[in-house]
Amino acid sequence: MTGTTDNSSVTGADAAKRILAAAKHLFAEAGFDAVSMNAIAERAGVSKANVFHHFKSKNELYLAVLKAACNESSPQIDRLGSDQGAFVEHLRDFSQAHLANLLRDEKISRLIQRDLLENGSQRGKEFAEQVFGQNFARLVEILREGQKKGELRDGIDPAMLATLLIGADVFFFQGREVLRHFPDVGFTEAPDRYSAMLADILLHGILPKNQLNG
Amino acid sequence: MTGTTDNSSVTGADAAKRILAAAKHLFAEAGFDAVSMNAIAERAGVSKANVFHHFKSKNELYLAVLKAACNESSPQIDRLGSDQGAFVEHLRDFSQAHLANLLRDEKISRLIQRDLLENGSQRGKEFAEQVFGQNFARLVEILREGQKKGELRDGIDPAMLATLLIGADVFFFQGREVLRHFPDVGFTEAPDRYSAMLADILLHGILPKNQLNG
DNA sequence: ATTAGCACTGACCGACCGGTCGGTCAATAC
DNA sequence: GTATTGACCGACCGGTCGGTCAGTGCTAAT
Repeated sequence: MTGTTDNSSVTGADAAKRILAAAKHLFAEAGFDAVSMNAIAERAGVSKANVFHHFKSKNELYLAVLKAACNESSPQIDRLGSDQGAFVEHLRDFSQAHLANLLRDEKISRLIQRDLLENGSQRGKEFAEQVFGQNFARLVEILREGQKKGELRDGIDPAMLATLLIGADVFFFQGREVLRHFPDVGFTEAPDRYSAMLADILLHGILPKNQLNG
Repeated sequence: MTGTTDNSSVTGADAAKRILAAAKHLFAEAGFDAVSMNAIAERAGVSKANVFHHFKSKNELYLAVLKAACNESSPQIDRLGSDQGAFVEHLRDFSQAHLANLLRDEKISRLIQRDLLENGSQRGKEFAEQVFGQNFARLVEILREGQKKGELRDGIDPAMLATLLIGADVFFFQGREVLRHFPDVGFTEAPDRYSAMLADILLHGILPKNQLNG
């Protein structure tokens, strides 16, 4: 009875969290336009007016979702540049970890990618630049350092390689549903194998051994 | 005065075309939800009711737009498997042509990609599978033939390579706006250079010469 | 001249949108 | 006690949505 100070059992800040969670789920599933504040309120178990009490507008709620979603990921890029040597394996590990990340937080990944695709409205753009760019810049930096140490060919543009690494994963993620239906594609259910094949191609190229002098 | 049979100067089938064009423009620019039938009708210069006269529903109009958009592209993939030999250059050319395609029909590319990302509704999914898959399967087939002729390493999965080829371009397209703002990235304005670097990496790998025995 | 058929329109519908309003209620401050 | 506060709600706002419908004008066959 005495500990009423931190009492937030059913009400209070709990509602805001539930609203945020509901919004995150719905936005990720259907996008900004297709989700109504009514639906969010209903899913959160609160009134629509209460949603507006906690968040000034639908836009602000969306940004809050985006921010919260990104903060709970992306703490594992740094592993790529951890210890010396074994740069090759680090690359493979990074690709695997990155792809696993995309797949684990599937909804959020889709949410962010959807936002990236929308260039018309700045709804969350500068934010996407900020967060995505932060990770991207870190990756480029690590690659450049690896190149200085001679673990990467000199002709390679680190930014290009970073783009390729991330792009391959993102496209795998995006096209997975469609790719799954092609008999030619045998890796949609095995992202690790995909990452391994990607690393193999990046490391050794696609040419046969007897054509290596390009 | 006599040729009244093919008279479609202002009315008739002309309206349907104008509606389709208006819808294509607006959908590509803002997506399905953000475009109203009112806006489409207004841009097409007809009444909203007339839009429903030519297209049963917003969904049907959207599908028609998607179908028309895809039919006017993608006739140049076949060039990749045209003549014998020079497989390497064919690959580079394909990558360039494909990326140029994405950029030229920027709006439509975004439209299709947006649809790909939406997995919840089947709005245009089976269609995306059909068209996109058609091109993809063709690319895989060409790669497989190249592999049989010994122009591609045996360990390479053709479907994987196809995914990587397309994915690299798609991600370049998607992330271009964001990538442009990073000083590290110097190829956002030069897609040809991007394609060339991509081909270089694919052909020769990223390792220095003295580490080629992997 | 009448009829049939078609492209086309303005007026209209119910549903839902994002957002606001007045007001209730429980907890805290004094 | 009373005043204040902030979470919370039902009802409601103006506006827009996708879609419908009765009717108009035009063409062409009868």
